Amino acid sequence: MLKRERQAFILHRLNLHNKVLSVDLCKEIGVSEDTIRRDLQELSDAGRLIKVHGGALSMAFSEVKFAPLNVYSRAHKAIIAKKALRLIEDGMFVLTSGGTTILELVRNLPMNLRATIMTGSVPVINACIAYPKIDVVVVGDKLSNDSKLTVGVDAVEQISRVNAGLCFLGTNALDMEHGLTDNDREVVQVKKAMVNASAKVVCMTIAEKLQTYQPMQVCGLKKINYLVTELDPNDRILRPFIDAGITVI
Amino acid sequence: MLKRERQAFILHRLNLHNKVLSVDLCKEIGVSEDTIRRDLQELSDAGRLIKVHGGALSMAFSEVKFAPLNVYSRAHKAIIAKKALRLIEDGMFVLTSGGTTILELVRNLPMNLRATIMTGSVPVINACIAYPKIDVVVVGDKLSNDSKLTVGVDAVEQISRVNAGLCFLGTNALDMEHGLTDNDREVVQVKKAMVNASAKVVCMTIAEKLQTYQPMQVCGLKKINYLVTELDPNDRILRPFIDAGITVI
DNA sequence: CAGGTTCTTGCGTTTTTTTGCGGGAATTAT
DNA sequence: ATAATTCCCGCAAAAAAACGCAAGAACCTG
Repeated sequence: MLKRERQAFILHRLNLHNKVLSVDLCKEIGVSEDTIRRDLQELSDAGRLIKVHGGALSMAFSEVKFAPLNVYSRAHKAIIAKKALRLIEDGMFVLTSGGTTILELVRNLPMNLRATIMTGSVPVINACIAYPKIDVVVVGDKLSNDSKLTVGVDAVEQISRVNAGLCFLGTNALDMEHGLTDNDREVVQVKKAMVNASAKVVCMTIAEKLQTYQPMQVCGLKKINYLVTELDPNDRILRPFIDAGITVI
Repeated sequence: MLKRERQAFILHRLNLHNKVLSVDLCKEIGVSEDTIRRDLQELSDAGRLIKVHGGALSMAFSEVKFAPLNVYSRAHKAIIAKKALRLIEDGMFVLTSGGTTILELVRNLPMNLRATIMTGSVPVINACIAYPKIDVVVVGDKLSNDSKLTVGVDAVEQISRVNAGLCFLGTNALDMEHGLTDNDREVVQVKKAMVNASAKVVCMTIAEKLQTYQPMQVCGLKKINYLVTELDPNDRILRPFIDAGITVI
């Protein structure tokens, strides 16, 4: 097998699997590891792949999954935020959990919106301060270091005393069987309280979290009124949720 | 699984759920905990995540950027803060109001101090988040736009339920006749509650505000245990307060 | 075609990287 | 306070990479 052929083969392999191991290649092609290594080196120099210890990764892999920690999901979240905004009416009392998706929502609020936002999320509170016509109600209790969210019985009690029109929940995982699930016990308690205190519940999530689940349940699918993702509402991934009676935006 | 792959997987997981446990990861990927820990360390060094005991947190979450606002007589307040620090003992439960002097105090806390800080001031909460060993308890209620402090009956009620060892009050005005006074009705209610809920009360103020007064009284001089100013404790301006039984620092 | 040059490849050796493990320190939970 | 985790450090083994070298193939050139 010619050198050129070999390298073409490697690239082809990479396109298929996004990853190759030098060991596999040298067995498969029947040349020494050094040769493979030299090939990978050359291809890497030419910018056709990313050489790593043990093999190589495709360019696409590195670009998508490594570089844009911010851009990647951030753009999606901005789309979600803009869609969700339509649900907020003037003068509404809104409950929100924490999370980056919710934060994006708050950052996209129209400046002239009048509303009361009740939340225990410190980043959300910070973001709300910028809006002159938004009344902020802080949920007080112990601040969870992990989630920057107040949690505890006091928080639950305060939430249970209100009647909110809308509740925006940042979503950790959502699937048909387990409903809305999360991994932090205390956060789950707070979210549960929020669901119970609200007339309508809105789940906001990037599509990637759909059909995944976490150890603890916040609520079943029945309690969820709206689902907002970055996808087109007609996307087939969303079909099961529509069938379950959720309004998908 | 290649190292790079693993790290990409971790970051991806972090993007989705904002938090990962090393224990979960090592089970899921099938490598030792040390390896995961080393991965987390590397990613942390590269600034891609925040490493914490037991796992890691997503970056996007902690982007709490506070502007270095121009504080009036900041230098003086820093002096006051450093003096006041001496009053905080390890493991203490501390109540604080808001204000730039208090904020300066919090920013000067030693990194290894273990304490619980209860406050309704949003800037103080933001500052506290930086300290890993500080437990933050948020006082919840309506957020006053002016003072970035939670106020209201709920706030007062929550405060009245605790027994703090120390209470730091930012001072608006202090004089012999009227005691500690302020100009915001709702803030006064909260401060009153704090005074009543604490074993010792510390007033922190720049000397400029001494011997001035405001319309509403928080408490009389008798309730104040410590007075911290930027002046030397022997300064004659402070004499009347010492004579009134206050410990001047 | 002879001779020289360049390219390619594999081999042995040395270096680097990666990984798991043990034990003690530090931290957290009970 | 005590127990259980988690972390950190150094070590060692295994795997992979880098390096130099040399044999052979291909290629050019007069």
